[in-house]
Amino acid sequence: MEAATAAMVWFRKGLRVHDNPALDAARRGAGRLYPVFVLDPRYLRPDPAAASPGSARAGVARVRFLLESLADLDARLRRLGSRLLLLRARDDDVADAVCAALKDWNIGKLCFESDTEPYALARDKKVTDFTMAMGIEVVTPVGHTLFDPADIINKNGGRPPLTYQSFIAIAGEPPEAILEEYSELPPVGDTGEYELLPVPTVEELGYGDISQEEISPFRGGETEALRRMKASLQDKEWVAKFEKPKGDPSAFLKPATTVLSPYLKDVYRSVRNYTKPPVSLTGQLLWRDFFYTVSFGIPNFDQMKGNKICKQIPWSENEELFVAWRDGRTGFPWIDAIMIQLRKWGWMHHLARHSVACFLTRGDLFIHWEKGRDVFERLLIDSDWAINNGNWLWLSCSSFFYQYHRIYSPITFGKKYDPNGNYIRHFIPVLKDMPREYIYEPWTAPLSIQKKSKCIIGKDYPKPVVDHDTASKECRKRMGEAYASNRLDSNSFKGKPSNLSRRKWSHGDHDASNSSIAKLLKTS
DNA sequence: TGGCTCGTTGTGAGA
DNA sequence: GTCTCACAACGAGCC
Repeated sequence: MEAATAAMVWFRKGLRVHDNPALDAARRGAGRLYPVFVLDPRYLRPDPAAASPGSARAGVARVRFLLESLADLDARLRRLGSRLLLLRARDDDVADAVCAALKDWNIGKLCFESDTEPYALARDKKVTDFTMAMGIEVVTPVGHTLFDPADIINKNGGRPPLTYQSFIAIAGEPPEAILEEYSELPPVGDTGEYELLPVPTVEELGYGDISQEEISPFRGGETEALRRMKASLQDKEWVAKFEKPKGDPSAFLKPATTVLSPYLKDVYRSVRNYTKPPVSLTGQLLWRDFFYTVSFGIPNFDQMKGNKICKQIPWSENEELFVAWRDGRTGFPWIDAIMIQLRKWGWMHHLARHSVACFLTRGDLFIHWEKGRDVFERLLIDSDWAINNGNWLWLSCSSFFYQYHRIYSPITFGKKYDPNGNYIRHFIPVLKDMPREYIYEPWTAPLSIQKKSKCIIGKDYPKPVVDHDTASKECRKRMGEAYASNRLDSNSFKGKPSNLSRRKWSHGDHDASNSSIAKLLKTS
């Protein structure tokens, strides 16, 4: 059976060679191996109308990170006597390109890493429908997460655990990593008429004019990921003492976390136990799995409406405030510096993410978490659907976390770590000469100081878009009201008198949507 | 069913 | 610098 010896490994998220169950399954028994990645123009095509340099779906830092990861994957495959076969999506449809290649190359076995995102599930179903019809064997091992989300949900009686602790209790020990090393892969088979693309650079994709921009110091790829992990783990004391909440969010020259998250698509299973979850390094990996599991088990996880674990909150619509936040023009230097770091580097510290997410939603602007989620998703080099949505639900107090009176201060939170404001001075050069006592609140500087610092507030740098004390108090009040409404609605769901909840819902235009949520809850 | 515990990472005041 | 407390009080999981 000639066909049965031709196998394809289809790379999507796990752009790595080591500890890759899909690659391992594909190489075993294969006479010829086709390692494939499909370029999706929707992620790569420059969009001049986008809010910042990049495509419609990915900022340029994220595009660059992907391309570097692909180049490294190709290089590592070549060292094993193989290579990466880079295909272009047909009419923007990745699944079609895979199906066509399977047929044209007479592939007998297809292996790819299981992916639980809704987009991926739909894409992969299209491919597996095809392989079923064609009689092609398919293997889809779990490789992106430590656990299989479906397994955890089954163990928990069909529902995902909704707290981290209950997740840990159910999950147990993660499976062992694949430790087997191999020095060669089966040769690549004949690819016929196919146009195999070299890995393009961002410049070749048409992003040439941004070469003057400050770029992310984080290079993509498994080689860099392994180097970074090795360097981090070599410092045993650092690992043993690692406590996530104690990291310094303003440390940008030498970040306080591992910065492994962007590479987790390439590497992670070799990290074994050191200290205790939830703040330890392994604890961080389990958080990933926690959000993956919930996101797989809860319909409409990535939106407020129709999401039964999400508080229904009447967020404000205010495009002007949203754009100021997105573009780093809120007038709060700490917030703006973080958003500028995000746009340029595609990465910022975990607690910096907390600060800006809280500010946008329940802390100051009362704008919908889905708006912020979209910005992060497009710009982050460690962009990840399940984790990004999970954290926005968390930070906006829509799910998982409900202490809405705990609000990060856009002034004092950063000051605690970086009283001189070095982080601000780096990312917002116009403030670089502002004296230390005004760097977090430049609008309070006397005009003479502003002139001396060559930064007039309201002209060279914006005035604050809100007064934090007033805005945060108002936000607390509105959160309290929204929670009360949600409580009343869930009481009526439990069969208690519903006339109260009717009355409570009657403010504004949220009556209809909240009623439909109530219906949805009733049917589930 | 209802009561209890506990939860990765808030702030500001005061000792 | 480090600690404790009030602030005002949530909900999932568990017994």
